[in-house]
Amino acid sequence: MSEGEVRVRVAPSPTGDPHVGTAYQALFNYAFARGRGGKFVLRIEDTDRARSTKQSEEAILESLRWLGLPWDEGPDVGGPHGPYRQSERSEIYREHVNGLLKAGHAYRCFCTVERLGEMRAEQRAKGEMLGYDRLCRSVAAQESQKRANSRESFVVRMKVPVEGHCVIHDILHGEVHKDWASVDDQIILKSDGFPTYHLANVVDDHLMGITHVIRGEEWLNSVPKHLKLYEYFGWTPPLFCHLPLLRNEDKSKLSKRKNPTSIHYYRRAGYFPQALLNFLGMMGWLMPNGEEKFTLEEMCENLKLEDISLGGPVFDRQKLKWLNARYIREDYTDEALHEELERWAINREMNGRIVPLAHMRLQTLADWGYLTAAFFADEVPVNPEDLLMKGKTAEELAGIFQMTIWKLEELQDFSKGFLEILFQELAEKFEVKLKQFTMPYYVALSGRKAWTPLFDSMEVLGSDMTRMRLRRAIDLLGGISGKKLRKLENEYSAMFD
RNA sequence: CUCCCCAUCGUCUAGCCUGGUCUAGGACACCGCCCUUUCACGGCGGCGACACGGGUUCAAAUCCCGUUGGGGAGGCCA
Repeated sequence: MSEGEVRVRVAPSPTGDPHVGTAYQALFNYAFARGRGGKFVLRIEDTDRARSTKQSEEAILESLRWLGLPWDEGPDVGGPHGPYRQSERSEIYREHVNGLLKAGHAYRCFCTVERLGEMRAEQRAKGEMLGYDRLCRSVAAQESQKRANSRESFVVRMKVPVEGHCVIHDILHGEVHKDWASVDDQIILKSDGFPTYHLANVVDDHLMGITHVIRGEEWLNSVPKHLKLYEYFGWTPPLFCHLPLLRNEDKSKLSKRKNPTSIHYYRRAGYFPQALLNFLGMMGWLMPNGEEKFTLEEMCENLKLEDISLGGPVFDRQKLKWLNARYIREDYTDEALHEELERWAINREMNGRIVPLAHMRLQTLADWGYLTAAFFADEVPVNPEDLLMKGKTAEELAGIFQMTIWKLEELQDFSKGFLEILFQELAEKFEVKLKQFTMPYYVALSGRKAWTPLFDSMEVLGSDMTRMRLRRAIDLLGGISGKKLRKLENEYSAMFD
């Protein structure tokens, strides 16, 4: 690593679907690194052992590859600062935590989750600041050691100043001031021995020689903790640049409830990676010449972090669609588009999956187009009046669809067999015969009352497209209010836990 | 509730740093007209914003303060 070389990273957490927000962060990091002749590192932050999955990690890597954002160092390609998967760096974190413990910059906390919960409830009731009350700070070193030796469960917290003032320098936000009193003693090592984000991120960014931390604004509040850790370790912190958060139509942080957020969805829905990238690049930034259609290369050449605007951009799918259309019109001959369609879905492989489902349902070959159209579509036209389940109101059906989506999100293997088992379970729970239960799903997923067999078809459609269409069906049924949603979540956990 | 961030058309944004050239420019969406066997594309036009209130100044979208609004964070999630 030569002096002055730019090194940036994207550090996704492999929990769930590959998120467009990850792509957004990756894009700006990548473009900045490329434009400055630097290196772009991919690091997997899988310290949450309960939620991280290998499957999700693979999906993220695959999605970034599809988008055309290759990394110079990462878990798959290796590099001089590996391993690039945090779950494989436990030893490194443990050493650093021990160093902090020894130097008195951190301490063991033996408080139970129950006590912490009560404490928070009390603070909330009193309208106080929410945060750890530092009870265990006063546990003497000897006693702390003794309790740890006797295998009492503990976490490690960093010491944060009780008073004073912290100044953050951010490339986009300038100076940000924060009182230490508004920051509590953050847990840096969990009781399972894994570090939390704060510790792992600081240690890794330093060890991996990261020069610029470009990430979402949601992290701005925790920079003081990070700075304090850099100070404790005696390291020079990197430069920080906090990007605005992508937003839903109602300006809240982009979420899968209100928008398709999975990169897989956009791929399945027939968007070009270069168009999606271009669109994300347009969120908060514009080419100096004002041109809205630009290549990744052009973005790399022209991106200046200081030019990014701070207002949270709404992810407007309509404009994405328009942009994608420009790519189709301007960058493809008929011949090239034909090839692109084949690459997408109009191919032997796809037909091979559908033919067995359609076979007995075709009276003539010409029935094919109408019968299978839903497999080659983004949204399908649904008549809300056809969205009915015997014995259930529209509102109840919306709730059932929502719980189905949650179940599908948990499904490890989106294939016919598992789907069948799942739907049998659902039908039973809601006390509806399977046949009656599945009926509205045909409508929601295909726009038709009669279609190819449901579970096979869902498998072909894929998890993301299936969930998107169910979500749209919920909207068609009148949507689910926030209050109703919370109630639903409770019912859901009561029903399935 | 506490802290932090943000604030130009419905949306993405230009302009703001270096006040005057801004009766605020472009794009998406919407509406109308033209092109056209339909639609789409394309062309032309329309609708449409400096959140509000104070300052500073000869002059403020641009600088300062306050208010309001929005967002984020406050997890043994990241």
